[in-house]
Amino acid sequence: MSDRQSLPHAPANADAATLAAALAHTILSGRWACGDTVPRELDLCEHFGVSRNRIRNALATLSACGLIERTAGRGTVVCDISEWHLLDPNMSLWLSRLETPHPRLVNEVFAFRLAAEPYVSELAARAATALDLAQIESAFNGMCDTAHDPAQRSAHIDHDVAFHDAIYRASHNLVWRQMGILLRPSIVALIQRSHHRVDRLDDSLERHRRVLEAIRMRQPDAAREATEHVLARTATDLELSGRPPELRPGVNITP
Amino acid sequence: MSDRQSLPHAPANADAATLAAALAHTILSGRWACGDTVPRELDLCEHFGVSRNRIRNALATLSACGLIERTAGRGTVVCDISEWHLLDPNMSLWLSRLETPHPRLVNEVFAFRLAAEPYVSELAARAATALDLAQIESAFNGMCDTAHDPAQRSAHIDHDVAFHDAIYRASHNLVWRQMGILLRPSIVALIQRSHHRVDRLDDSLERHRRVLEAIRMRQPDAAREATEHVLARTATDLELSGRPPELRPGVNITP
DNA sequence: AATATAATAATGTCTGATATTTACCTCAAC
DNA sequence: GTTGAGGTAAATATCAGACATTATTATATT
Repeated sequence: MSDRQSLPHAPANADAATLAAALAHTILSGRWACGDTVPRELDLCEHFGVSRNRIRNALATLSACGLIERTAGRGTVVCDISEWHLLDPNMSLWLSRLETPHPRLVNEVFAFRLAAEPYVSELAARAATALDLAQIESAFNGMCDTAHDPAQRSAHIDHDVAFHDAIYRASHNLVWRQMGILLRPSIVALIQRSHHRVDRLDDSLERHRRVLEAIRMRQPDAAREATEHVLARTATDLELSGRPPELRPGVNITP
Repeated sequence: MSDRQSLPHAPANADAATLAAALAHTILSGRWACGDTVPRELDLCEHFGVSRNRIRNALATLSACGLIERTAGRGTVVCDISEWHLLDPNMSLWLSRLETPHPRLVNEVFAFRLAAEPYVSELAARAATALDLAQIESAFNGMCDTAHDPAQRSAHIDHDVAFHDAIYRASHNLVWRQMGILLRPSIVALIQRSHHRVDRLDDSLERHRRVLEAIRMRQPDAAREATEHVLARTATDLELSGRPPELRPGVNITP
């Protein structure tokens, strides 16, 4: 049972999106665990000082993400992490705002990227249009411009996300491009954990540049390999425990 | 502009889920195209004979799936297919109910499966627990029992979906298991298009059996190969146009 | 002609009452 | 003691109507 003490904060007269983010935060951070009962609507109304309507909208958003399950008469209970819809854009936003992201989530999202992203780059090298390329390049330039200024870290993250997302889009496959949604939480977690050493940053930028170049030159194999190198750098920065899963047996990534 | 004639049907006093399905159907089937304006709430209320509340709930569901965009003052417009959240469970259900599914969607979902599913089986062969295995086997037995009875086609589809979904789950990766959501529309489209010849069915079942066996025996490579063979059979049944994308360059699938 | 202003039309929100579902408790019957 | 029927309470779901907000469009005004 989630106790009244643990109710999240929100600015007065917050809109439904803000309320949803606040409530989602308490679940994603683990303060409300699977099976816990969420306070009833009227209590939430009173706590946040908003109408029941807004609370219901916020809870409907959480319900659509698989974070909670609501049934008339019983109440609202928190769902297990395996029920969460990780690919909902709302989830992406909320996850990327956590100060201490779910370690299991970070690891498993990264395991996915490690397996999938080289292949996505391969697709992008085959299918990217000039416009796709322009967007990848623009994001890359943004990364370079903001790399060495700690005050622009947030902008740097945005460009980093945009870079990888543009590659997912350039695959021109409706399914793979959806997976770009996962990038933001993964990249934010990376930046938070990494050491911001200048030599590492420059090395990372150079690896990104090679991906861009390979896609531009329509070289799928080179794009795959370059992406593997980007992710290898990311893996060491994340200090991932355990062995990374191999997409192809027998291929070793040398960081 | 979507014209009043083209409004979908729904049983009297339909609940919000039914209304959402009916409205989604008209979009997914292409009768309302990108950029069209959806009738305003009050007209929908009158047409379906329900309260504004239900209409708003139904539209909120569609909005959460990226099918429509609503803005106060302007109205509700249909979004482009690239905006749709294909991995929302609602979308999976709605898509699988279309009599003539979006051809682009079928092709691209299948392209994804062709690239990803062998790798997922590999993961499953490494990570599957006894319980996972039991669920895969149970689904397989269900497929066998219902294979040769046209009256049980619906049950057969359910078992087919359950078989592949159980493998995605057995990967024990939170991201890959989400992709199991895509299976139902893909498999329904397959069954609709295939020719239901007894020899093909038996062959398909045998290929499924080999996947199950490889996962049981913890043989990742065999599981990958067996899954490639299942998908190759599926590809010929789907009569896919164009070359299937290769996950690994240089590996050819021989149906 | 350009800009400010008002009217209009749509979605968004609030409020309070009511309906429906579920869980739990009580009490009788076997 | 267990089972079943019934009743009560508590929570979410729904309804109806008024009002607020936003975006567009028409209309004055300079």
